[in-house]
Amino acid sequence: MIAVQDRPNPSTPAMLQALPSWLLSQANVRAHRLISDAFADHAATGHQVRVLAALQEQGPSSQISIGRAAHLDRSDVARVLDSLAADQFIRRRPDPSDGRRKIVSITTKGSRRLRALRHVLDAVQQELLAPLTNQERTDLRIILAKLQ
Amino acid sequence: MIAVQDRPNPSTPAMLQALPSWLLSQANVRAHRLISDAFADHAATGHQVRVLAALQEQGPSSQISIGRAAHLDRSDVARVLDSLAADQFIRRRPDPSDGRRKIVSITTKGSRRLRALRHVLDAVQQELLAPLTNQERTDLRIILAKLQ
DNA sequence: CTAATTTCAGTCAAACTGACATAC
DNA sequence: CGTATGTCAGTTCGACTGAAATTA
Repeated sequence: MIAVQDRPNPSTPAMLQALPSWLLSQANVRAHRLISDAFADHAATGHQVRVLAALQEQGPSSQISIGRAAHLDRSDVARVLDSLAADQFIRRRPDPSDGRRKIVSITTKGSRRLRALRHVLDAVQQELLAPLTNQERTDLRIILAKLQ
Repeated sequence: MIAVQDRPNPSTPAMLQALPSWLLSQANVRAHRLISDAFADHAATGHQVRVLAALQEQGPSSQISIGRAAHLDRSDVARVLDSLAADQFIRRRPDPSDGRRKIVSITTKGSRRLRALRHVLDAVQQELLAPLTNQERTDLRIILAKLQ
């Protein structure tokens, strides 16, 4: 005898399924799981990639500028740079023209690191988008870009 | 004189922009910001809504069943239920037919709470989707559903 | 015995806040 | 003076882990 609702497949509440924000968060959960599984082997985090990518593309930068590019708070930038510096992926030098700033550069080792992680990320994208047609992949890009 | 890359608009690295997972996470960041701003006035969290919605739709349930419906780990279910019980939004009773289980029910007060939070969420969806056409909103739903 | 359910005490990543020292 | 930068300590939310206690 079953007194309470506890039958086989309690499905996701319709109220949640109707919310775009819910669908977004659940798709993001899946993406995040794929990424952190893939990054586990490399002891990497999303923050690290974002900072390395910013440095690679815009060259030596102040921390505040890294934060703007990588969408990170400056306190998080400081923390991530500490971890990246410990592995010599980046270098911090005082800015001679502004005593408040530090000039952060990516090292050769850091560039190699970024390249490796980008390959990991590319593989994850394939897995993530597997259920979609090419048209849907294109649509998804366009729509998500509009939501930023 | 500007010695380092630190000009006006350090834009998001192209490498990140090319990653669907990045676009997904940033869109989700925006959605999450809108929601937590809106929920701040109500001292509510996403976990609470998810549990209340599951209880509302499937009726009295074991905690494990709530976890399946709300996509929550059972440890998180226990924690969220503690907070919901403190405000009498839910009630926990032992299951007479299975000593391991508790039967959780939503209270009248909890149903009112859920209704209020759903209105908040509906308003957030409008704000979130504002940049999209109707066709894009439809496409987004379909595509995100496929990514679950 | 094993398996299922709940609870507890954590970890971890990510986004964020407030305060401080320093330098512009 | 006020503002910008970097640093530090801490919070919050969300996803998750491991272990204990109880009971089926």
